[in-house]
Amino acid sequence: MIRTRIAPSPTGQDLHVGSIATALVNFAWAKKHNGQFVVRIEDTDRTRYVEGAEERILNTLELVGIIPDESPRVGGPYGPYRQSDRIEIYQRYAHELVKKGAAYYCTCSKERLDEVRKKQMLEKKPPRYDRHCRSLDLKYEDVKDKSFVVRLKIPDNQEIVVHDLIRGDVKFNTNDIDDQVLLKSDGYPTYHLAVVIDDHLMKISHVIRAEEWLPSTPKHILLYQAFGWDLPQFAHLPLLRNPDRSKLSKRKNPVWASWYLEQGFLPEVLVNYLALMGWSHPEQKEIFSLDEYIKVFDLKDIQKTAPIFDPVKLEWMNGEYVRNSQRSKVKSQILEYYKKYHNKDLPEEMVEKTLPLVQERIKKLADYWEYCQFFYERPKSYEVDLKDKKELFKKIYQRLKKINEFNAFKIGEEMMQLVKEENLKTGKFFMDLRVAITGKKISPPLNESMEILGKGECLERIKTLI
RNA sequence: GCUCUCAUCGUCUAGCGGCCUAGGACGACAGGUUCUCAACCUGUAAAUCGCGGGUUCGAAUCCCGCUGAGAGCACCA
Repeated sequence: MIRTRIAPSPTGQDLHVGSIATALVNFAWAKKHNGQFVVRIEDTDRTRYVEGAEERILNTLELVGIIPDESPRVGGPYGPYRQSDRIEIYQRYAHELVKKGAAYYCTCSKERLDEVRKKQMLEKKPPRYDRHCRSLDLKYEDVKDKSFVVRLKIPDNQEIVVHDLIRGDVKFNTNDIDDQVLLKSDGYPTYHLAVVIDDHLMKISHVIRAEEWLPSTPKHILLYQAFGWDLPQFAHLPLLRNPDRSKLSKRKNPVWASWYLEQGFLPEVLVNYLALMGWSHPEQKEIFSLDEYIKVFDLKDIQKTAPIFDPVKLEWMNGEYVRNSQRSKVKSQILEYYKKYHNKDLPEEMVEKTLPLVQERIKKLADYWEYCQFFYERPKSYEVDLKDKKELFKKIYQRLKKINEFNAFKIGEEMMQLVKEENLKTGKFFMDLRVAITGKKISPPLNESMEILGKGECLERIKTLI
């Protein structure tokens, strides 16, 4: 039985796009093999805990269609799925490890550790715990009233081989590994202890995570061995990068899913695009659904190279989705989007009327407002100065006024006639009219827009310029 | 500093020893269409496959070295 997982930490605003990419692979791999995908919240760092982050992470996953079989929200047979609810489990195992002789209590103060590290740095040695407490063989009775941590006994000069499904065998030497803290002095487990215990207890078959974890995998293997547990399969995914090739970070790029959603990127596009980071469709397709992805996905097709996250192609793809979707679907997406992210209740009929004019122009849903704002409110300012155009607008006003059937065709006919009679430059003329009506140089097709606005409104707008 | 990983157009990638004078997508540029912007169509530029050695009849593809880039080395995950 294949079981995969992602283990996000509620330490940011929302789900990181890199986490979505990882979630996607885990989800696809599990679903492809009729397995389960679980979400576990790793909230053992109380200092970085962000209120509400867990909620948002779970919501976002659901929104993009990555539905967990087990999670803190839906529960499951191996819960609880929030690490802060599992503290006793980790403590029990930590103490057990000490009893077994695989770990030890350490009472070194932060100050002493800092000092040791400083000294090693000066001697140009790698900063490593000096194993001061390792030989002391402290018993629980010795430390229970003090501040203590539990450390793993890392064996000397032993080769650890990580069998990585993507990278092949990767060898490490235990001499390069520090005696890891497993249980912190606040009683919380470190990541290393918690993942190993949870992955084992939750029967995770494939640990698929970002490449940054590869160097800590030997520590985990040592822990599995200390417990006497079977190893899961490991696969380390390429890391998403900033344009400067460093690890994708919030300092240099928007990284939160919520940011992209607020911009009006569609959840399914986020997923489609992220799927293409480090992987490509066997038929070279760019646009495909999550279901199709699951069908054709294979772990062995994942690239080793870390890709740069490029929002330009993401925009193109979003436009592609918007253009090629059913109009009614886009309409409800727009309605929903503006309500959710801009607190705007757009009148459905107006969206329905205007959408045909702009559907093929929209990339992000936020673009709709850029193009269509003038349908909802009169322009407050104009991109081009129209002050010396009063005479022209007077003529336009009169022309428009006498149109009986105020439709796009009629408007065009009248305006062209005016252009001819006055011997005007067509392009310039329509630009002025466009700005007068919409306030902008760029807008949806003018005649159609005017038809939607209606004769009265168009006349009003021009009147203000006369 | 130490350990590990990676290396094809600007970007995402195809490529698993001959089909490659390296293909696709985004982007860029030019043209067509057009009252703007898009969309659409046509076309162009863009990788001496990081460099240097091997192996082989034959290498982007296999091996080694170098270089470059990245990640990790916490009582953070």
